[in-house]
Amino acid sequence: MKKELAKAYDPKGLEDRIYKNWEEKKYFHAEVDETKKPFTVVIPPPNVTGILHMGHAFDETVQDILVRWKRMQGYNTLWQPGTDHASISTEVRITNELKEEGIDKQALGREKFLERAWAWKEKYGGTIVSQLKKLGSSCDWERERFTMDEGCNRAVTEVFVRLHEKGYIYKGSRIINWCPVCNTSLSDAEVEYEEQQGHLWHIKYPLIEEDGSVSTTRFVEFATTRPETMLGDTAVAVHPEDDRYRDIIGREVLLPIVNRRIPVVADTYVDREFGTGVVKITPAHDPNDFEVGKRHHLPEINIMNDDATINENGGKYAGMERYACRKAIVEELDAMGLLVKIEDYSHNVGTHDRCHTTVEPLIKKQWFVKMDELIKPAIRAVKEGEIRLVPKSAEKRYFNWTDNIRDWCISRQLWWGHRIPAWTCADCGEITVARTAPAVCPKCGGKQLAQDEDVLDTWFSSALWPFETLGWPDDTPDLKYFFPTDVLVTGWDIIFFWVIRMIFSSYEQMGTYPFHTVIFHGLVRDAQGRKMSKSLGNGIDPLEIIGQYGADALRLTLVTGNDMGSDMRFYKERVENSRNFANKIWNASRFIMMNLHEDEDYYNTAMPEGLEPADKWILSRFNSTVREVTENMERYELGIAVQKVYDFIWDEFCDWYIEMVKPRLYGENMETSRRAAMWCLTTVLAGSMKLLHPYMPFITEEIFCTMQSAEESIMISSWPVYRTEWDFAAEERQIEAIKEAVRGIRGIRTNMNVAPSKKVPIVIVSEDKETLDIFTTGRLFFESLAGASSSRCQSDLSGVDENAVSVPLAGATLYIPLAELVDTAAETERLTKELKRLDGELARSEKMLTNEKFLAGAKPEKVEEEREKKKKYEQMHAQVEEQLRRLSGMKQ
RNA sequence: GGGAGCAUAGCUCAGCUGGGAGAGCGUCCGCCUCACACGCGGGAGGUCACGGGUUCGAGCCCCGUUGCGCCCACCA
Repeated sequence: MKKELAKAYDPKGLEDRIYKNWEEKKYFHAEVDETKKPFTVVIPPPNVTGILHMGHAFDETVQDILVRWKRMQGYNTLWQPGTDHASISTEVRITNELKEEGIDKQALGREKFLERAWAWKEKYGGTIVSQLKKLGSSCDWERERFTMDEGCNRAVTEVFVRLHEKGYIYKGSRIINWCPVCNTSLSDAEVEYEEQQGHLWHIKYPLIEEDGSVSTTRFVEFATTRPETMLGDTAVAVHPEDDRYRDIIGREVLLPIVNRRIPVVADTYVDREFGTGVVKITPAHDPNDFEVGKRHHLPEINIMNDDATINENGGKYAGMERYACRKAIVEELDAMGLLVKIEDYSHNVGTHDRCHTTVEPLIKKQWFVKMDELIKPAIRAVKEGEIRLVPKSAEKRYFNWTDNIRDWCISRQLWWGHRIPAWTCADCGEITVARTAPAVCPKCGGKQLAQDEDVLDTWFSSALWPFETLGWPDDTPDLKYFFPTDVLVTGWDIIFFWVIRMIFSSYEQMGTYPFHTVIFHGLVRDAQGRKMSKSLGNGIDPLEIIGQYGADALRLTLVTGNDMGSDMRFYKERVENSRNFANKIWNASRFIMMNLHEDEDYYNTAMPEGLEPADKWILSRFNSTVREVTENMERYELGIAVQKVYDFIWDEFCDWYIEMVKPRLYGENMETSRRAAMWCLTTVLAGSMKLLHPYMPFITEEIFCTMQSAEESIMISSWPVYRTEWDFAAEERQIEAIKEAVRGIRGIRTNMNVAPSKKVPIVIVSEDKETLDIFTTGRLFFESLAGASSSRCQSDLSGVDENAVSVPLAGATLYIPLAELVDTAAETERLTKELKRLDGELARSEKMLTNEKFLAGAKPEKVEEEREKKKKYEQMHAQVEEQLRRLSGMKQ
């Protein structure tokens, strides 16, 4: 039965059909199998309510490439999928949805809210998963997990309790970042600094005289960007060695409006150079001031409610919104004559990375994870190379963070998430941390126990992802076999949120690191290099691209033309090129299959007799490609690897080999030759499809399965390996020489404006027997590829038209009798230019070869190579000179 | 303020350990050559940011300058 591909490449339908088949055949599913080595990757779980964006598409593509490649290499691969509950962002979206319905979250209550959230998760949670499938992701969907499912819940509780037992988790009062809109605390990593235009208000407080009266003449002046916080001032500070203020240290100033007397303290935190060298100290509303306050035992006066309105400590400003209060206070100070001036000032303001609300530093009781001990193994892992970061430059960022680690604030004042397993006794106030709700207070026996209202930071559960998804805290066979995982692929943006936390969590709980390699990739940007964002509306929907060009084209685009570590610009023209490539291989395959006779199937058959030089050349080139692609993939240089396949298929296989072989497919009485060519065509095509499969899984599957019947899927076929018996160096040189001659003839034809349909006779002259032999074997190619009507190879100029145009080749000269068409002046110019180029090359070669240091220092093969080059240049130089002589002869 | 990085063809970018400057897109010329016009063939276009240095030899190594974004910290 003759096999055929559809007439035109159309990814629509084809991709869905193939994916469905893969799923049905359970190729993605992995089971423990002690006879095979595992290769495990865990997906960075996308937000459960998210929709697929280019960042995901890139991330998943890279993972899928690695997983598919390893699977073909014979590993028992598991790509563990799942989604993240994404505490804050999910809660914000549900709250907004409620708001639109006129429902207040607080009025609804926790229980109803969570019901709603779960319903939401059920409704939208599948979207991202189905979108990942469109990309071709070979995840083991049977193992899909969710960071808030029952197993993850147990894991989270277990880890919390264990860390608490070891004293790593504590509840403490600290200045934390507070989002007044989301109404929750934030970790440092969730705060994003934005440059904002603001003002610097210069204010003065009157000094208290020795006799206790308020001075009307002496003031301390300072500047602030947040005047409203003065309500909570409990000191002003100066530098201890600042001569300007030495005399007032220890005295008091009057805090206006509030009329509180507050001390002048000396602290080295103050920068003498900045402003007046005086700082107001508000311990409850600034992290630095908090530290100063601790050192000087200053009271901490909290003046703000959780929604950033002023509380009762603000006196008459109580109830006012923070910015309204700022305005009012400035006006009042101005009226009192205490406002010195207002300057424009641009400074960085901390904002919540989810909602971009300006965060308010507040003192709060929160749960923290003590980091100083936990982080040590995470530092060691990278330092000692047990975990390799790709690219290596990621290490700097990594250590920058680990070296300046601060305790991790893990409590969030939200409802959607893992509730903190801590209970407070209503009678004695004792806090009990336990795996299950205690019946009575272990301290006083009280029966009134209330669970902590807060939930944990989303990243607390994702930090356990590599082992909780494999069954931990149970000691499952999966965990034993698939853990530790191998490679983690993720963007730069979550190196601190997630990667480091997985590393120390895994080491602490499992005693081993969660993976041996982390691959960081850049951001996908728009054509102008801007971040894709909803507000700019410049995002490109991967699904739209898939619909238009196919997932294969999208995947190829994402990994080509950029190294992975850096950001990339994404635009449709690049996808079009990928689609064109898909179309190219589709048509090349179609051509090959068209030429297969009934029941002909060369797949995995022994090399037949009668391979010609071109056949050996393409096999040899394919062989090199296999080696180069594999080497680059081992280095995770996916872009370089696939570029090699691309170049090989398009340039060498399609544009040269297929064209070279065509006459042998149609010719009479050359069955042996035809079969040899067909064997090479199918062998190289099948091999190339394998090399390409991790990158373009769908089209390669379709071609592979249509062409041969021995194997049911390319997914589970074996990765090509380099074979020494396919290494044909001599044939490679031979075909390269012929290609050069073909290009030479074509060039002359174009230059001379010879009609493409016009055939011309050619003669190749060389005194070297070996060279002549090479070109003799190329005679047919000159006819089929360069429009030669006939070709002769000979050792002298006998019978060569005096006025023929000539082309210099390596060790030979090619003559075309086109004298009547020659534009002598133009040809002279061309040859003179060529002569000049050769002069330059010769000079360089000469210089190197007479250089003793080069001869002594360089590798022997380099020197030999240079000698060969010089020889070639000398020959060509002589030929061009000869041509010029002939040309000048023609003129006369 | 600290750190790491980037500056290569009109545009977007490759170029691994130093030894003849590349791709895609665009552009120009010629082709509907029986797999493919989503194609084929042939061109044009670069003092590899600037200035020094090391080297027989530097886009690649070292120092400095300029320009551009990034990460971290954050000064009231």
